[in-house]
Order: sequence, then structure tokens, then C-alpha cells
Amino acid sequence: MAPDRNRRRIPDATVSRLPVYLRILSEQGDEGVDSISSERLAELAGVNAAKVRKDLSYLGSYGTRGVGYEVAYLVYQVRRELGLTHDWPVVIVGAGNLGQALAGYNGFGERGFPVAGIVDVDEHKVGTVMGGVRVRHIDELPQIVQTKRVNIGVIATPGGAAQDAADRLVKAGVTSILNFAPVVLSVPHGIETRKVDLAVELQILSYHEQRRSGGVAGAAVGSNPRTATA
Amino acid sequence: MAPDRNRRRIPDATVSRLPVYLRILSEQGDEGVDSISSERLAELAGVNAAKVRKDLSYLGSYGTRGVGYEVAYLVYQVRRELGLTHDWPVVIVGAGNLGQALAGYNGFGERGFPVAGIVDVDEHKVGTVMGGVRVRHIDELPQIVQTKRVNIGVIATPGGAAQDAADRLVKAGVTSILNFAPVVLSVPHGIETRKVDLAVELQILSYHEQRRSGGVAGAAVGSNPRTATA
DNA sequence: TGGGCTTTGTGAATGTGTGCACGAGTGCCT
DNA sequence: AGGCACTCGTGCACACATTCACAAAGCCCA
Repeated sequence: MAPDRNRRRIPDATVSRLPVYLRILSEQGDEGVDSISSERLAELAGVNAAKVRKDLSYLGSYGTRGVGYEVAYLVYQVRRELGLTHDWPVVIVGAGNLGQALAGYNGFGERGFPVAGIVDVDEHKVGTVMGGVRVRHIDELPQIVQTKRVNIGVIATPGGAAQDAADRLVKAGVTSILNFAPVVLSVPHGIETRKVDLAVELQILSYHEQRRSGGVAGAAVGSNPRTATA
Repeated sequence: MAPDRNRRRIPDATVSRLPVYLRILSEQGDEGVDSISSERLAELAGVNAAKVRKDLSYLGSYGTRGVGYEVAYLVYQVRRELGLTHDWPVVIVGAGNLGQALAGYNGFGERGFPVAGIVDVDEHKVGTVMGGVRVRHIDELPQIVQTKRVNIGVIATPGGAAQDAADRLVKAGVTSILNFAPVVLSVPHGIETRKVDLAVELQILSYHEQRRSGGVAGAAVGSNPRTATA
């Protein structure tokens, strides 16, 4: 069974849901639940049951018809697929507000992403301690990445410094980047990046709010001479 | 032309890209650029030019063939569509690490989302000042939402408190929620929610890292192939 | 043992998003 | 004025994602 399941590519949409299933399954496991149906898991994850089954089917046939999925076993399989069988130390670039918060957020370490280091360009911040980690100078980045075997970098700098941070991370040997700066990074092929932009999220909510409250009824859109452009 | 553009539903994928275009367009405007082609905008946004044109076409025909888009005018149109013609005050629930960072993040106010208030259950935190905003008790939530006309709430609590925070926000009259807690919220129909889960993002990166480093090669994962990546 | 109940796994249908390719305008130059 | 170079707007085909619906497979009990 599970013959060449390894090389199987899992759809992006599924990959982004697996962590959610994993958290729920872990919680259920902690509460003593041994077995769970796709129906129940779907309910807890806020999705459709068929989607859960299809998602899980990409990992292999780990369910039992008529019964459901064995929680502990499924947790193991999802963790394995996500590469969570060992820790992935991360390095944070930028010791400002956000960098501090991230360093102090225990959820990282608990979920297998210990903070291997936090760096900043600002000499004044170097040496201070955040979330149990001492801030070091950004020039030490390569050394941290090498000695701590870091593959994942987190950019928590202002927008203007983000591209430089990315360049330094890549040069130091990092191959995945989580970017909190509101900038589109340009990185070499093969480097994985993900972006989290708080302002974008709020603007999407704004769109829905605006739509809710009477639509775009704005300023007489029917005719559209470029009158008052400002 | 543009007859009932108002009621036109814009695809989700497009809505999530509009803020990115908007930021780039604003920057270009500040740099004195008057006109921009879909090609150039696409390059700056890291997407395909056809996609840019299709996205913008949902707003209306605001380009000029052979020339491009007038930056100032397009900025105005995108802002209007996103409902950014006026500010949307937000209230933050949870004055921990993340809440602090969010309150202190100027990007919010600058982009039209001033922090109308930040609340917490912990009496010890009440009264302290974060990012220029005084922390108030969570029981004051309804009053803040009412007096400041807040439509958007941000949940920055630990997972265990998130659902309660959501319930309180909804009861207070908030209709959109940005959730940073690693929990699936259950809210009444009609309430818009978006979730940002840092751990999920890292786990997605982990998946790609794991895949990069020799696939799911089964048990022997201990070895971490970081040889000479430089 | 066999029948009934439950739940998985997945083909097929539907819906959503992407990218190409090209017609249709627009401005510029001769 | 006419032709040319450029860029938008969009129809179409393809790819990806979601959902339905049902046969296959397992458990339990008489």
C-alpha cells in the first residue's frame, strides 16, 4: 500500500488546509478522541466533508470505511507529509514591533519552529533580549543560518528594508521566506516565499463592508468624465 | 457604458490582488509617474499582464489603449471599489504580544484603518498605553464600537479566548473580523471573517522544504541536507 | 453467515481562476 | 490624411478546485 505515494504532488489548496486539520486532530487526540469521521472533522474545520476526504486521500487511504479515521495515525501521517517530523528553526529579520511579537509568540516553538535567532540592522537593538532570544546584528545572519541549520527566514522589517533582507537571507542559504513586509519580493528561482500582509487583509474586509453598506453608490458613476480626480 | 457596474461582483481572487495594485500605484504616483501600462504594473506586482488587465476591467474601462492607465485616476477608482474613500476604524481584542505589535504598527492608520481602541480581559493591562492607544477593559467593547462607529474587529487573543472575543465583537455590532488566533471561528451568517495563521504559513513552507529535501523518503528524516548551499 | 448500517474513496459534473491571442482603439509621425 | 506602433479589453481554452453522488468496504448483530 502507498506505493509511490511519495512523489505524488498535493494540490496547493489542500496543502494550505492540512495544517488546520492537523491542529484539530491534535486537539481531539489530546481530548481522548480515538477515531473521527470526515463529517466531524469537516465541521470542526469549517469545510465540506467531501473536501476533507479528498484532501486526506492525497496522503493515502488512511481511513476505515464505516468507521472513520484513527486520530493518532492520521496526525502522524499529516505531520509526515508536512515535514513536521522534525523541527524547522527559523531566523527573524527585523526586531521592531512585529519582530518582537513574533519572537515572543510561543506558538512558533510549540509547533516546531523554534526561533534560532533574530537580527536587526540597528546597533541599538543588538544585545537586547526578546522572547528569550538575544538580538544580533544582521551581519551575523550567515553564521546563524549555518550553525543552526536554518532553512526558513521570516522578514519583519519595514517595507523599504525587505528586499535587502530577502537578498541577505538567500545569500546566507535560506530557501524559504515568510514575508510580513508589504512588498513584492524578487528572489531567485527555487526559493519559496509566502506573504502575509495585514493591510491587504483589512482592505479585503473593507471591500466587503463597503459592498454591504449600500454598494459603490459613490459619486454618480453612470457618466464617467474624468472630472474630480482627486 | 458602465451601466450597472455598481452591482457587479468582483471575483475573490481579484479582490485580493487589488490592494497590491493599489499600493504599487500609490508608490508610482508618489514617484511622479503619471501613466502606467499593464505590463509594468504586472512586473511590479509579480503577476501576469493579462491578469492585471482582466482584474482592472472588473472596475470598468479605465485604461487608454495604446497608452496605459492614468495612475492618479486608477488609484482613485481602486480606492473607491475597495471602500477606502473613508477610514475604517478598527478595534483590537487582546493586548498581548501581537495586540501590542498591531497597535504600534503605523501602517494601519496610514492605510485608513486607525485603531479606535484596544481591549483585554486582564485588569493589569487595562490603562497601559500601546502605540498611543490606552488599553481598556473588554467590557467596554460595545461602547467603543458604538461611539467610534467601528465595523471591523481584530482578534489577537490566544486561541482559547478567540471564540469568546468573536462573540463579543459580533454582539457589539462588528460585522467583519480579522482573526489571528489559530482557531476556526463560528459566527452568524453575514459576518465576514478572515484568518491569518502564522503557524499555518510556516507549515506550508515546511511542506515545500521537506519536499525539496528528498521527498517523503519515509523514516530517516533526521538528516538535514544542508551541505554547501551557498 | 448474511443483511443492514455506516463512512470512506473517487469518478463525474460544476464552478472558479489563469493565460493566450487577437480585435479594437488611441496617439504619433510623416 | 494615412499608416504604424502600441496597449487595452476580452473571448476562448485550459487548468485547478469544489461539490455531488454512489459504489466499495468495513463493522455489528441476529
